[in-house]
Amino acid sequence: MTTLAEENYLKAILKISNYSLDTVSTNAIAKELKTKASSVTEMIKKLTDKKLVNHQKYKGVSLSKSGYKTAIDIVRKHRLWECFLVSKLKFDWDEVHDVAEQLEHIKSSKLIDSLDIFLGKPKKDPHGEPIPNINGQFSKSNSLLLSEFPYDVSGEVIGVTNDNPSLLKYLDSIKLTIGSKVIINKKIDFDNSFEIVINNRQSHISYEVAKTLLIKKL
Amino acid sequence: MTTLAEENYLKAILKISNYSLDTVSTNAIAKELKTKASSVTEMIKKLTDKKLVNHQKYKGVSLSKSGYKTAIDIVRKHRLWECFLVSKLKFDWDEVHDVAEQLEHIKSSKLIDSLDIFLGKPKKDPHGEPIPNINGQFSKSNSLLLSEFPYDVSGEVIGVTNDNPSLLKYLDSIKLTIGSKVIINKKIDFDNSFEIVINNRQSHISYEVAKTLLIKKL
DNA sequence: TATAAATTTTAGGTAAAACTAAAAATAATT
DNA sequence: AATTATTTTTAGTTTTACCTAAAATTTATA
Repeated sequence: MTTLAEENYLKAILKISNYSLDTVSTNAIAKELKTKASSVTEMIKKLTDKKLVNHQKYKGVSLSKSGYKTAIDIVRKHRLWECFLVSKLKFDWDEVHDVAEQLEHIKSSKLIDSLDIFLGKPKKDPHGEPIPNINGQFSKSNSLLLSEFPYDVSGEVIGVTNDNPSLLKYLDSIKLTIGSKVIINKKIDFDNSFEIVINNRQSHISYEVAKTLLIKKL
Repeated sequence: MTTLAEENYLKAILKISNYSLDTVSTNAIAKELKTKASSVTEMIKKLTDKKLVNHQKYKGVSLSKSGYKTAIDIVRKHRLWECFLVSKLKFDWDEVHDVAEQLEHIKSSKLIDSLDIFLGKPKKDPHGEPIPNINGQFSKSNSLLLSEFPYDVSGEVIGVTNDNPSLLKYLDSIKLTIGSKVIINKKIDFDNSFEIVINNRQSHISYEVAKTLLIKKL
């Protein structure tokens, strides 16, 4: 049985590895979970003991087969609950994340499979992300909102989900346009804004703006 | 903000006090939560610091006004989720408890109030228990299933929810009939059965039987 | 390639929530 | 009322998941 903390680590590794079995660094996990590298090292030990990840000292971690399945199941739960909140409880699509973050840890396969059927086995969540099926299979998405993008991963702007002229003029002025290369360095908790690198130049954008940008991992 | 452990203590106190502000004993809480009296004492300290309970050394605890509201809100969540599981996800009424036990700790007032509306503001859960409304008000129930009854509390049998003749013959044989006085001493985890006192005589019944009996608190 | 910089790990500590064992207070019984 | 029994609290440990500071390793740079 996995603990809440363990599940959050598995989820972070899955996200940073771009939903693969690729190796990720201790530091990247620490940044993603807003914790310290030393804490990550300790948790990695526990996950290694449970055979959920593979790890060689100083060389980074990768998900094992069972760690991958566990992480995908959490993503499945997260996205199905988001669907429920939007389609049944009339939440706006930008209000669902924090609640789904809690609901994704509820342990009951009967619950999630019944919910899946109740919702009509949706293929995408309210943000357009694919929902893994009961066997963990899903169509790879090639885009994420910048506001949901992992830390320290190179991405390319592939779209803007809002055509407000003042927004587009602003994006132009900071050279954040289709094809730009972006990396998130840091999130400022106070206002949810982001420190980012746009084509190798340090910059800063608000949460509202980050939410409108579709990014493809490079 | 209350932790999961704190919420479970508040819920236990509410249950033992029969949904009142009455004082309950450290030992009763320990038994209800299957923990040790010393653990209870420590947690009571934390709850006292947070002004969720009132406590005088060696004299028992009672819920404060805010502790009572917090506990009632958890009951509201528990019962609404049970309704959801049965009416929307087609769970049987005896499959819902463990999942609702997890869901009741999800923190989002928007979530629970939307769920309430989605379900049509039900007044009773699948077991017939009243559901507190958004202000914490509810019609007092005067019965509980013996299987849900708190430990070490005197109750009186007021009904049997199953008229299987072999069951009724059996109940007669162990003198467990309408009007009998019962107290639960212990639950045996292995088979969920109960050690109980029937009219001051020690006895033992299975979970299946305990589930059929409606008990009124004395 | 030697040195500096960055990353990762180890070592030692803290807080929450449980535990056991023993002490203190209250309740029950002779 | 004195003794015994029960209940409750205190004191000292354990586990999980975090922390800081320092050591070890790897990567980058001069």
